[in-house]
This record gives sequence, C-alpha cells and structure tokens, in this order.
Amino acid sequence: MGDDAVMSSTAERIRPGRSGILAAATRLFAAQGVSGTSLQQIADASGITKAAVYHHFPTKEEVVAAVLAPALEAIQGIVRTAGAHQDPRAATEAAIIGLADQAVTHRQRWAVLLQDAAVEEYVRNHPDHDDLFTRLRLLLTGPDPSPGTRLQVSLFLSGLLGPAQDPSCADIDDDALRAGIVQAGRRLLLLDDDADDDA
Amino acid sequence: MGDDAVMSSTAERIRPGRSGILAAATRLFAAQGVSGTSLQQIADASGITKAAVYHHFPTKEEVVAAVLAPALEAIQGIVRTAGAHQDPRAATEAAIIGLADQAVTHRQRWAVLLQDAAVEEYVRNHPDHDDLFTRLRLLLTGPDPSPGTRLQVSLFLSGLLGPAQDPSCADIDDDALRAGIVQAGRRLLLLDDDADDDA
DNA sequence: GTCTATATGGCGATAGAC
DNA sequence: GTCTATCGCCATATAGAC
Repeated sequence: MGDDAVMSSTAERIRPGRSGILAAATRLFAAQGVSGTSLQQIADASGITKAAVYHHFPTKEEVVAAVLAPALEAIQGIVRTAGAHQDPRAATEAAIIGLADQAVTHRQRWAVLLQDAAVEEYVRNHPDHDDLFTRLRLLLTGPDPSPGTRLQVSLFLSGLLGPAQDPSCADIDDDALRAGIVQAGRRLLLLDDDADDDA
Repeated sequence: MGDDAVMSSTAERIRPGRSGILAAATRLFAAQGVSGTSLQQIADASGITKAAVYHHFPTKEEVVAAVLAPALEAIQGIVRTAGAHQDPRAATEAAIIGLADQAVTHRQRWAVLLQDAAVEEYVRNHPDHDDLFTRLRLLLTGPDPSPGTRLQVSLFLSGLLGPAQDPSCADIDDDALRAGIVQAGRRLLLLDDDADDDA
C-alpha cells in the first residue's frame, strides 16, 4: 500500500488525505479552539504539509465548515424527526435524546460547533444555520415559550457538551453520559414550571 | 480632571489607562475568544497604541490573568461562604446562588473564564486555580458524589453562562436571569436522584 | 496528491524619543 | 504614560516542480 508509511509512534495514527485532515482538525479545534489552531498544526497532525491541506480545502474557513457539516446535518435530522411528533412534549423529549446522543458520540465536533467563539459568529452569519438553531430551540421549548423556558433551553444547549468534555467526568462511560444528559434535559425542559421541591 | 478627553463617538466609551484596557480586553475576549483577539484590537478599543498596552502589562497572558482575577476571587468567596454551611444541601444552594449572580453580573468576564479554550489550559496549568475549581465542584455535588451527580454539576457549570450570553435570552432582565439560573441549578443538583416525573 | 519555496501581512514583543 | 518605529516570527495563502 502507500509509500508514506511513516509509522508514527505518536498516540494517534496519522491518516492521509481529506478524512485525516478533518480528523486532525476536529481534534485540534476542540482542544484549542479554531482561532488557536493553525493550518501548520493541522498539517503536522495529518502527516502532510500545509500546501497539501490547501489542495483539499481552499481556505481555513472551508476546513471549519467541513468539520461542522455532519453536526449540522445531524441537527437537521433531529429537527425533522422530533418535529414529526404531535405532542410538543414528546417532540422535546425526542430532541433531548437526539442531542445527548450526538453530543456524546461526536463530542469533539459538537464542542467546536457549540463552544467556539469563532464558530458562533460563523453560524450567526449563515442564515441557513442560524434558522436551524432557531427551529431546534423551538422544539426544545415547545410552542409559545415563556422567558423562563427559553432560559432553561439556553442553559441546556450551552451545557450539553460539558459532561462529555469535562475531565472530571472522564470515568463515565458513553451510555451513562447519554442517560445523565437526557435526565438533565428532562429536569430542565419537561418539569412543570411550578413546584421546585424540597429543602 | 483628565486631559485626554477624546470624547469618542463610538458606541462604547474609550477609557484610558489600565482599567480601560481591561474593560476592552474583557469585552473582546468574551466575543472573539482570547486566541481570536490581538493586542492591536485591544489597543484600538482602548484608544491607545499597542506599546502603551505593554507599558501596563508585560505579556498578553498577564492581560488575560488580570481579566480573570476578579472572577477567581469571587469563586474563592463563594467557596468560603458556601463552605461555611453545615448542611451540604444548604452549601450547594448557596454556591448555586453565588454562581448565578456572578454569571449574570459579570457575564463577559465569566464567559472568558468558563468558555474559552485557551483559558481552560491556563487554569489547568495553575494548580491554585485548578484546586479552586475542584473545591467548587465538591460544594456543588456534596460529599462523596455519584457519577451522575458529577455529571449534573459538569452540565450546570458548563451551561451557567448560556442564558446570560445567548441572544435568544437578550430580552430577559438580570433578576429574571439570576432566578432562572438558580432554578436550573436546583433542578439539576438538588433534586433527589429517583423520580423523574411525568409524561 | 504531495512537495519545496515563497509572497504578504499580522502577530507578540522591544527600543528609545518625548 | 504614550508615542513611532522596528524586530523576528508565524499566520494564511499561492506558485510551480514532481
């Protein structure tokens, strides 16, 4: 096979080609942020040169877009599937479960999408993507949401990636992460607005 | 008083000196991330030159540290005050209330502290700061926490800044933000681990 | 499809005048 | 305490050989 068999001894296998670039970029973007990651770092982590990266992507922004694309498609799927429920509460629950699964399974990609300052602006400047988030929020709040409900949705979406990324939760396996995130989503978004219990 | 009365017509008053630098840096760091903000941008927003910024701070990292310092002191205060409660649940509640107030009142500073990839590494590399967060987490979980409880704390801390920063919550006033965040904290951290209600 | 080499500009940081 | 001017480096991006 390939004649580029460098057999790197680093922790992560260096993969050639477009998918290797995207894998390296996703990992670096999640760890350092988009602005904190240079194309040189991406090239080094991919085992190729900077110029080779530019053969696959015309600009750094296109690398970012390619990293985010699968997550944006997943949100489209969640909005479509959850939106098919008649009961608004069932729709909210379906969206919570879909988001929790994506956040755990593709945590690095989703950390870039939801926790990077540069990506926030990128999304805000692309009406298609911004509208997608608006529809997602509406599914999570239910129709005609109160300010308090919008606030809980905002906190849930902002906190969604925390458990999967936090070193203090590194010992928790993926299924338990999904279940815990879903539980948090139910508590924040599906509890009646009155009684706040104990103490 | 001052002889530097430039009377800028920009949206935000340009303030001279150290406090103006920190105000501009905090705002820019929160909006663009630390890595996405240059000293030239901070200088321009402060109405001085880059060299003048370097008169007040020896390095960019020191600007970051000065921006974060009040928030880290606030966490110390929260840990001290909340830790004085004998009842672990009262301690958790006090920490939630203190965090919600800080997150709303100083939302830009806290967004830098809690949501910036570069700052995460900065905190991880300073054992004093890292220990502080460990103590804060322990107050929020209570003693001998289960994995599920640690997960809820992680999601709450990660989501804390969401409502105060999210444009979709821009219409909510500060007191309502504080109350909503406290409500979310109670639901995530003070609910018994069993019954998850309705539907 | 990957390389070497390079263009151009902005970065963090410094020197020294006022 | 702020300025102008500059250093050395690395950023994104391009040209052209193989």
